[in-house]
Amino acid sequence: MPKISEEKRRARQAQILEAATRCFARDGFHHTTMEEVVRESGLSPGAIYCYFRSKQEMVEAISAVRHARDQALLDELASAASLRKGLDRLALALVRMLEDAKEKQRRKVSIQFWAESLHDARIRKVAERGLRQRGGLTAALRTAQRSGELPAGVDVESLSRVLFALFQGFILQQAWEPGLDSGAYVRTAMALIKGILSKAAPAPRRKAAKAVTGLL
Amino acid sequence: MPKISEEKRRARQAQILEAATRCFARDGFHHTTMEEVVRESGLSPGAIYCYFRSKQEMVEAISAVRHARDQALLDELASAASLRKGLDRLALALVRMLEDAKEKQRRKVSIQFWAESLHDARIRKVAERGLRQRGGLTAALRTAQRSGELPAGVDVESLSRVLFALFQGFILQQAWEPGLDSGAYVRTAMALIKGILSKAAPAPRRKAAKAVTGLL
Amino acid sequence: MPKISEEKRRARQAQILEAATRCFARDGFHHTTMEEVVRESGLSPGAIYCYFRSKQEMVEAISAVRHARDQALLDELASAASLRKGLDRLALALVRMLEDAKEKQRRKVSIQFWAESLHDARIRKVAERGLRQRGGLTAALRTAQRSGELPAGVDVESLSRVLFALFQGFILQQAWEPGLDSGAYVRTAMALIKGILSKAAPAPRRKAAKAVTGLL
Amino acid sequence: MPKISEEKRRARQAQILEAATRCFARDGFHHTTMEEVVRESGLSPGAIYCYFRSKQEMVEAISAVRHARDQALLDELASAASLRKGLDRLALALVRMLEDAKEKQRRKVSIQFWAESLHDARIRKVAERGLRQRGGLTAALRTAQRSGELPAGVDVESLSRVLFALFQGFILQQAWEPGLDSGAYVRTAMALIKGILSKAAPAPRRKAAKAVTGLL
DNA sequence: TATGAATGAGATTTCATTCAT
DNA sequence: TATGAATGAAATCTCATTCAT
Repeated sequence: MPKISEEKRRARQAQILEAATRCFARDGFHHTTMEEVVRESGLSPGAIYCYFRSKQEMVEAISAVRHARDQALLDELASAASLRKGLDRLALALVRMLEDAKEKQRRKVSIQFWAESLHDARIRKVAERGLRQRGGLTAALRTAQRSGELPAGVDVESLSRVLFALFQGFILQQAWEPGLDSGAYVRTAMALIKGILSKAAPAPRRKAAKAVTGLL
Repeated sequence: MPKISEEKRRARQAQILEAATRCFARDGFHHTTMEEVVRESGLSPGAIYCYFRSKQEMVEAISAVRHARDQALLDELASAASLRKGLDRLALALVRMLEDAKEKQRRKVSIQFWAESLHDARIRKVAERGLRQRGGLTAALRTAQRSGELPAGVDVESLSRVLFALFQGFILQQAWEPGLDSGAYVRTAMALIKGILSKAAPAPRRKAAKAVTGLL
Repeated sequence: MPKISEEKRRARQAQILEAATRCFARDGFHHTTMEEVVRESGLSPGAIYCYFRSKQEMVEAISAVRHARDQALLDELASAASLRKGLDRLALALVRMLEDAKEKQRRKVSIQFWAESLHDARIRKVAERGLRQRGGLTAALRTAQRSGELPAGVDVESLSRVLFALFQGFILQQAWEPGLDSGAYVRTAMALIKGILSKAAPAPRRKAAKAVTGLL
Repeated sequence: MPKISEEKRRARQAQILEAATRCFARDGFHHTTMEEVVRESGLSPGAIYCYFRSKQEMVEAISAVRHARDQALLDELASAASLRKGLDRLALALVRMLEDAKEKQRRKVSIQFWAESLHDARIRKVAERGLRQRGGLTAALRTAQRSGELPAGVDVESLSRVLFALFQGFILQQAWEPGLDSGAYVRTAMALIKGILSKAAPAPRRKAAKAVTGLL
C-alpha cells in the first residue's frame, strides 16, 4: 500500500508545524508568507495544503501545541504533596525549560498568540482553555488554605492570578532579554510567594497532605 | 501656500491616531486595513498620507504613545517618600486606570506591541525604552535597600522584574477577562511585595526619603 | 471634487464589461483569466476590483446584459398589431441583428451562459427571467388564438417553446457557422409558422387587433 | 507484463467516463476537479491517468460519446420510407429518449459541449462532425423534394437548419425545465413541419422511397 | 497496472500607496 | 492640503498532473 502510514503522516505534519513555528518565531506570523513556510519546510505549497486547509488552520494548530506545552508545565507540578513542594517543582521546571534554546524561541510564538487571541475567535478559544486551567490552580490554593498552609485571609482567586502573572511577565521579559538571569528571577518570585505562606507549616496530617496533592 | 497651522496639524494627527487605535484595539493592526482607518477617521487615504508616510510609521507613533502612558503610570509614583508609600500610590493609580473603559481597550493595543516588538526593529526600539525604564526602578529599589526598607538579601534586579511581571501579567489577564476584580488583584500583589519588605521600616531619614524619590 | 462622475463611473464599468466580453467570446470565460481582462481593458487588477467584487460578479453582470439584449429583441416586437405582423418584425430584427459583427461575437457569450446556468445558481436566476419572458409570449399567442388568428387546436404553450427553439437553435448554428444564410433561415422558419396560422386571417376588428398588440 | 485484458480496459474506461459524465452534468466540467472524478469513479488519480492522458482527453472522449448518441438518434430514423414516416419515427424516438432520466442528465453535458466547442479546437472538431451530419439531412430533404413530398419552393438547406434548431432548442429548454411536456412539444413541432409538406403525398414509388431512406 | 502523496505553475484577490485633479 | 480612483506587487490557495512505491 503506498498509502502513507499514520506515523509518517504525523511526522510530515510535525515537519510543517516546526518549520512554521521557526518562521513565526523569527518574523511573526503576519509577516510570514506561506512561501516562507514552504521554503523552511522543504516541501511544496500543495503538500502543506494536504495537511492544513489554510494558513489560519496551521496557525491554530500551532496555537494548540503552544498552549498544550504551557499546560504541561503547570500540570507537571500537580503531583506535589504540598504547596511549598509544588512551588519548588515549578521553579525547577521553569529553569529547566529555559535551558532549551528552541523552547525559548517558541515562547515568542506564544506571545504572538496572546495578541492574536484578542481579536481572533478561534485562537481565543484555544487561549480560553488556558484560562480554565487557572481555575484548577485556584482550587488547589483553596485546598492549601483549608489545610492551613495558606493563611485564611488570602484571596485565592487573586493569588492564582498573581502566580499566572509572574509566569506570563517572565515569558515576556525573557523574550525581550534572552540573557536575563532566570534563576534569580525564579528565586525572587518564589521568595515572594513563600513570604505569604503560613509561617509555621501545619503538621501535614495524612489527610491534609493528600488534599494538597495535585495542587499547583 | 495652504499650510495649516501647527495646532490644526496636531489635531488632525491625533484624530488619525485615535481612529487607528480604535481599529487596532478592535481588530488588531494586521487585520486593520488603511481603508478601515480611513473610514474610522472620516478622512481620505491621501489625507492620512499627508501626516504619516506609511502605515508602519503610524503604528510606530501609536506605539510611542502607548509606551509613554505606561511610563507615566510608573513615573507618577516616582515622587513617593518611601517604597511602601510608592507601592500604595502605584496600586491606586492602577485601579484608577482600570475604570477608564477606553484605556482598557487601548491596553489591547499594547499587547499587540509586545508581540510586534519581537520581530519589528522599529517597534522594538520603542519597547526598549520601556526596558531601560526598569533600570530606573532597579536603582530605586537599591536605594530602598540601602535605606533599610528592603532587606539586604533581596536581588533588586529580579525584584524589579517581578514587579514588572505583575503589571504585565495583569494587563494581559484583564484583556482576556475584562470583568476581573482588579482591586483584589492589586491588593494581593501588594501584600506579596510588602511581605518581603523589612518588618520594621527604618526611620525614613530625609536623605533616604529623597533617594527613594522617583522610585517605582 | 476629484470624485468621479456617475457618467465616468458607468463608462469605466462598460469599458471593463466590454473588454471581458471580448475575452469571453474569444476564449470562454473559464479560460479567461483576470489578467487577460486586465490586459484587454487597459486597466489594472485593482481597478477592476473597484467595480466588481469578484470575477463571478463580473460574469453575472455580463450575463444580465446579455439577457437584457435577448429580451429587447423580443420586446421590440411586442407592439405589432397582429401575430402575422409581429412575426414579420421579429424576422426583420433578427436579420438586422446579424449584420452587427460585434453582436455576433457576443452571441457566443450567451451560449456559454446557457451552459453555465445549468449549475450556477446565480447565472440560472438571470436565465430564469428569460424563461418567464416566454410566459408573455404564450399569453400573446393565446390572445391571437381567441382572435381567430391562430387555430383553436394549437397548443400555445408548445408553440411558444417552438418559437424559442427556432431562435435558440439559430443562435447556436450561427455561432458555429458565422457565414450561414440567415435570411434564408428566417424566411423558412417564418414560412413554417405561418403555415399553421388560420388560412383566412380574421377580420382584425379593432378590439382583437388591440388585444394582439404587445404580442410576440 | 500486468497488461489487463482489452475487455477489462474498456470496462474501466467506461467506468471513468460515466463517473465523469455524472460529475460534469452535476457541476459542469470546469467546476469538476479530477479529485471529484476520482471520488465518483472509486478509482485513484493515477488509475485515471492510465486511461486518459489528461482531463482534456477525457472531456473529448465524452464529447465523442455524446455526439455519437445525437447522431444515433437521427440515424435511427434514416430507414424511413418517406419524410412523413421519418418524422413520425423521429418524434417517437425523441419522446422515448426523454423517459430516460439518466439521458436527461447527460443532455446537460451536451449543452456544455456546445459552449466549449466555440473556443476549444478539439471539441469543435467533434462538434463539426455533427454539422456534417446535417449535410446528410439536407441531401435527404432534397431527395424528398425531387420525389414531390416537399414542395419545390422550400429551401432544403434552411429547412434542415430549422429541424436542427427545433431539436437543439428543445434540448436546452428541457435542461432548464425538466418537467416540460415533451409530447406536446414534439406534436406541435411535427405539425409545423408537416404544414409545409406537399398536401397530397406523392405515390411513393420504389425509387423515391429508397432515396428518402437515411433521411432525417 | 494501481496508488495517492506530493508537485508547482498559475489563478484570484488584497491592500498599502500614489498622483492627477 | 485634500481627494479617491487607480496602481501593481505580493499573498493565499487550487488543482491537473507526476512518480516512487
